[in-house]
Amino acid sequence: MPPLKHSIREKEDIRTRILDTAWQMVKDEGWESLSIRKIATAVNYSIPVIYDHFENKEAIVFEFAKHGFQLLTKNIKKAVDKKTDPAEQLKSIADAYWKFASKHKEYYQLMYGMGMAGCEIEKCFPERSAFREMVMDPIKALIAKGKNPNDNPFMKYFTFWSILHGLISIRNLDAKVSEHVNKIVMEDAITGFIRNLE
Amino acid sequence: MPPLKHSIREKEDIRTRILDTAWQMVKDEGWESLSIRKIATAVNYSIPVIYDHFENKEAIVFEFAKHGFQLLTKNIKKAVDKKTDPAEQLKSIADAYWKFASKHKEYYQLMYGMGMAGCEIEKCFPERSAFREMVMDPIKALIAKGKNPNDNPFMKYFTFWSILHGLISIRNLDAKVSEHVNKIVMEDAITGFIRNLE
DNA sequence: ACTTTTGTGCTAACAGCGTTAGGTAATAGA
DNA sequence: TCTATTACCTAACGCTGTTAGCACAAAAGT
Repeated sequence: MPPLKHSIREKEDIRTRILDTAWQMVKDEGWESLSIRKIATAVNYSIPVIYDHFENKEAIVFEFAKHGFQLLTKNIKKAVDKKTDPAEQLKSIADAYWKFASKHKEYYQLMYGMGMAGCEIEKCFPERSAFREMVMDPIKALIAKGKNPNDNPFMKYFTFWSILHGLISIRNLDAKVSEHVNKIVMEDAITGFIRNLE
Repeated sequence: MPPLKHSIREKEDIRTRILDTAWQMVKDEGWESLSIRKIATAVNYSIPVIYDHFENKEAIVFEFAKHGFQLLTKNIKKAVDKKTDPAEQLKSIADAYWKFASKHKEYYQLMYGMGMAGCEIEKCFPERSAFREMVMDPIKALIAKGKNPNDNPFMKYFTFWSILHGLISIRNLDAKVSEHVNKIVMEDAITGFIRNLE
């Protein structure tokens, strides 16, 4: 049995294996049934070994939240860069946000649905500021060109985000609403939002 | 010690005491820390007694969800009845919905934030249909009078609700946004929504 | 070569959870 | 008086997250 000192490589390997295994479990059975004990069994170690790599369960979950915000940010960035016209950029952002929430339901649920408890948000997830900036930039541009130059960009950003989040979380709540209808409603709402800015 | 047969009155008294106690615990410490064991201790009974009155923990929680939907429905009804003009009715509804979510955060979190698990929604909470009807009626009226008579009322209802829910749940997420700002944004968004209908 | 330290991983436990099986004691009806 | 019913409890099962403490092998120090 191997008390050969682990190289940094090997230590990180275990860490990665823990995260990969946990993520698989989340995708298979949802967040609710994720447990340290099951992870330990799955990676073939005893429970305390998990605690050598993560302070507690929340730290594991937090790691996934970070991944989620990074992925979302990356997608939004790509969406913005695809267009130059601010109105088009907003539509593109909405589209990317919607796609992200549809494709990565587990991430979305974690990021915005589960408290992410003690972490009062902005400090531990700098990506959220990046997101805000990426959305606010085209909004500011539209306000500047539009006929209501006194509109508050932050409030408009807040509205924009709320529309998206509301649609998505109600879709995930109400099985009755199909993905397709949801998308149409989203596009309609965003179009209206943009029209009100111009 | 009292194996005097309980009257129906007395049985219901215990049930009520369980619910009252549990509700107090939720308001004091949140849903997370609500536990059958603590309820039992608080009402001065052993654990199995709780199970004489409720099938399981979910049944207790479900009871609160019912209360929540009933209260919301009552408030919305009152809000509609206060006005006759459909546009005014919609504003009034939005206001009542927003007030409900602010005043009864625990209810709102339970009703729309926590899975309410197996219960795929409409069947066990008929109030949700009532809510939908109360919102859709003025929307239909506006569409009929407006210049887009082909607008789909259900989709518009869905949009209306999403805006409200999005604003509320993001406010509860992001401590940075004040109640006041939130309300302003809400009114702005709803005004825009109504304008698009007319 | 011998001891000591370090590192690795384990077993076993604590405290909490929801839930249930099974028992005790007192009253009500025969 | 004997039995059935009622009210209620203790104790357990199996599941959580978390931690104390031990065993043992490799490496380092002497």
